[in-house]
Amino acid sequence: MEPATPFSRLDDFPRAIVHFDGDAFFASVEQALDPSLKGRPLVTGKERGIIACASYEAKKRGIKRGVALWEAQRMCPDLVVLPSDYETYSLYSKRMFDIVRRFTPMVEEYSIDEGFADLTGLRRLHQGSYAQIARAIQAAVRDELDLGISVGLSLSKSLAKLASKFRKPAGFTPVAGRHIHLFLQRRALADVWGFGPNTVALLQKHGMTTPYDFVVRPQAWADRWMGKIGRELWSELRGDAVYPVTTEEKSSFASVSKCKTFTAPETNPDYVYAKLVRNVESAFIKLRRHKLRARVMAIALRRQDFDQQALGARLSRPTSATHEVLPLLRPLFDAIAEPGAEYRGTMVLLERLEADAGEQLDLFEDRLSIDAMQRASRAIDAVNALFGKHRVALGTSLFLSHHRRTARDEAPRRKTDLLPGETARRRLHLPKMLVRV
DNA sequence: TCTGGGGTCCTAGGACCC
DNA sequence: TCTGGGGTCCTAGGACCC
Repeated sequence: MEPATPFSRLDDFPRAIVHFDGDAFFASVEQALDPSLKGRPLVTGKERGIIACASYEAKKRGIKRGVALWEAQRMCPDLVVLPSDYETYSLYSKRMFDIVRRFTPMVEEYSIDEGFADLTGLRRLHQGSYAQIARAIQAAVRDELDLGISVGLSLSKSLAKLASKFRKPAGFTPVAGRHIHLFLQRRALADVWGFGPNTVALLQKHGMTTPYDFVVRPQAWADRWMGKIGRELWSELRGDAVYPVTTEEKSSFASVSKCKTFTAPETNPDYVYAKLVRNVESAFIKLRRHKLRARVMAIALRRQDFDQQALGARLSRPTSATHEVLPLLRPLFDAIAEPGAEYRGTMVLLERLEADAGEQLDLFEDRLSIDAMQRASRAIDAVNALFGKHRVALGTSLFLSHHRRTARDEAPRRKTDLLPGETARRRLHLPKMLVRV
């Protein structure tokens, strides 16, 4: 018979799951690389003008992720501002995971700066309690990389993640089986991994204020109101692990997207279109970098009022060559662009990705021109890698460098490429039409 | 707080096929 | 022509996460 509450466990850690989370990871790597930056308010994200990561010194001054750079500098005039250097952060990330893997092979790389480890059954090997092993991992990362991580130790991934958030930075929070109920009573609903704003609102409407309130309901309640996720989190939060620590790395992308917000809202369709072309180029560069090709491309225009029109197309053949989808772009754009509307950004989504291995060509397709296009794409990537992104760009987007917000080049509408009745939709997945490229 | 650029997974309903 | 039943795939949207 199932216990009425999860709080009658004989063993404190029937499973020992650790969640570790780099403290202000990007900023901390910068400070580890240049010790003169230690103790100073520092942010990364210079390249975008938005804070990507703020050091704890900067956080104390009220600077958070997502804040505009100018605003942060106003709040903190002595702020150190650096561009985000993802390659270096990835290197540190790899070192961090390698250190954890010295303690257990069961390590999951959840993101660049956080992960899970399963320590179950390793007490004898390491001659210590689970808490001691977890602390040893934390100390090793600190000593070898000069990086702080916060660590949670508990019976499931959800509990471990909730625990690592409890004390930061450089915190360590073990939550044993017999303490789960106390811990859950002190956490907010929104702290739970998987409880977003909508779920929190739902739970509050039913009178709950803490994860404890959720966990003492019958599981059938969670199932009825929240479906699969509800069922799973209900178990996880009671200490019954349902999410395994998975060691295999995520193989590939399911989709690749690029969005770009304009510096100022724009009404000139030629400007918007040029931005879109540039966006498409970026998306395909990324696609080629990962040796993938796409079967579906969708574009979206974001309006000033946050409304968004999108339209997608299925390509007649999966491709990684920007040139191949270009003839599609104008009709897609014309189908959703509204004259006079104020736009604040464009978006491109590439879906149905597959490995870009050998070409499987249609008998009737022009092999030579396809090869030429692909060689051209690769050559452009190489030049851009040497001299900077978009140094070599498609003619259409050159509009950006020359006639900013001037010309009115009315391209003929090619509605014929769209299926009858095709209309713009709100979201991005819309491969309703079939277009030959 | 209305911020920004990437992503993933789940689900209900429809299309289509025996 | 009507009448079912059942399975699978796809789509569009919702919700969340870092």
